[in-house]
Amino acid sequence: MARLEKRDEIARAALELIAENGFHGAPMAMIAEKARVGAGTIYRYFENKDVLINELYRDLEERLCSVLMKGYSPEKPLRARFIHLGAAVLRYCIFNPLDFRFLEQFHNSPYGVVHRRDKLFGKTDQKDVYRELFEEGLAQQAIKDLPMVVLYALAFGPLITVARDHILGFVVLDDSLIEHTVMACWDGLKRQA
Amino acid sequence: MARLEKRDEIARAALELIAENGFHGAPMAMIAEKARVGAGTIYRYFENKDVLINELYRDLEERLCSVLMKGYSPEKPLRARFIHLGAAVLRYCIFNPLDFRFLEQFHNSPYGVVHRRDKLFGKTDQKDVYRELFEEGLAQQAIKDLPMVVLYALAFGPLITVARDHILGFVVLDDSLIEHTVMACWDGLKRQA
DNA sequence: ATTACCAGAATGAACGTTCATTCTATGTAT
DNA sequence: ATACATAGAATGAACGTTCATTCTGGTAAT
Repeated sequence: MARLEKRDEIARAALELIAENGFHGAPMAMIAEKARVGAGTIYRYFENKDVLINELYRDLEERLCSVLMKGYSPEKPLRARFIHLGAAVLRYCIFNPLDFRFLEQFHNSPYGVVHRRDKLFGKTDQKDVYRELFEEGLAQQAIKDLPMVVLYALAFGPLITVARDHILGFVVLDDSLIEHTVMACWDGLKRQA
Repeated sequence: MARLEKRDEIARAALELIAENGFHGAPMAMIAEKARVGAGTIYRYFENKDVLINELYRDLEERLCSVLMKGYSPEKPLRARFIHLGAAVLRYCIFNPLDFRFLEQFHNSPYGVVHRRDKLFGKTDQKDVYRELFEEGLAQQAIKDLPMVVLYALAFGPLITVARDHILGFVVLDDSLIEHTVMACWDGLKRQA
């Protein structure tokens, strides 16, 4: 059963290198060295580099999703739910900077574009907690009547930007600042009185 | 005098390829082919690929800045000025998708991080119209009392996200939607009543 | 004749991937 | 208990390709 352990070593090494140096700064040889295995060994666990990267992403998405849903209660008011989710996302990114940097690399690459297209236009119809939240908000006229994509942008755009800036050391996000940032995002989304 | 023309051909070809395929999808040989010059010729105009990329960026930043300032009047109210700038940024990105894609590639690379660090912490102290706007807004308590970096994130995060989504075809931004998106960003920034 | 310039072949470094070989752990025979 | 046999995991040198950069030979202008 050391098999899973070794797979994990390789995955961790790859994630770390890609997060720090980008896809092209993480050659297979370097991943192998960091994972303390032979270069060829990687191919016993992952068909090729593309597959490795996509599996890293899937694992990560799953982890992030489970964190988001922890303590999420669909009965609470819209705003409270939004702030719960936003703060959770931000906290996850800040405390798992390698994960965040990897996600960014992924999203800013052809892999990410394909993935996002699939997500937006059917294909994978896994229920998306954010989408549900927005649809509910639209229905009860609590948030602005804008296309779903724009709502996503208003919610996530600032969060991703500040998360990056925190990790790069351009700002220090403490609990209070996280809260206030997410509340500001909500102000952007909600219908103004 | 064809010298400048040829430099321009090379620059345009490089920008186009990098915008479409990323830094690693734009080998020098391909740039040369697209510019209809020999591979070695590029090195008569740019010392190496790094220099080429950085000069592309400087040129682009200058162009964008001049577009932003066109029709900008510092006498108008804060909100009107913010919306003018935001809409101008968004329109530029949409109508110059290659420029936008290049900027994204740049910002999501080590080049961009260095550049941003210099910009935030002294080094280059060129006056920044957005910074001035935010400082004025803070002074007259019109916008939220948050760190400058967070204000940037609230203003630009959504704009960059929707610009990318428009270019990828995930949404169609017309004049009205541009306006409403920028107004929503302002709602995020401004102090709520 | 001399100079300036250029195209494209040449170069060497670095990459992802393959594969012949070595190692290891477990089963079998004595 | 010990010696041997074997399946399959692990290895890293080697391959083919691709890249940025340099070199070379030739063309056009003066």
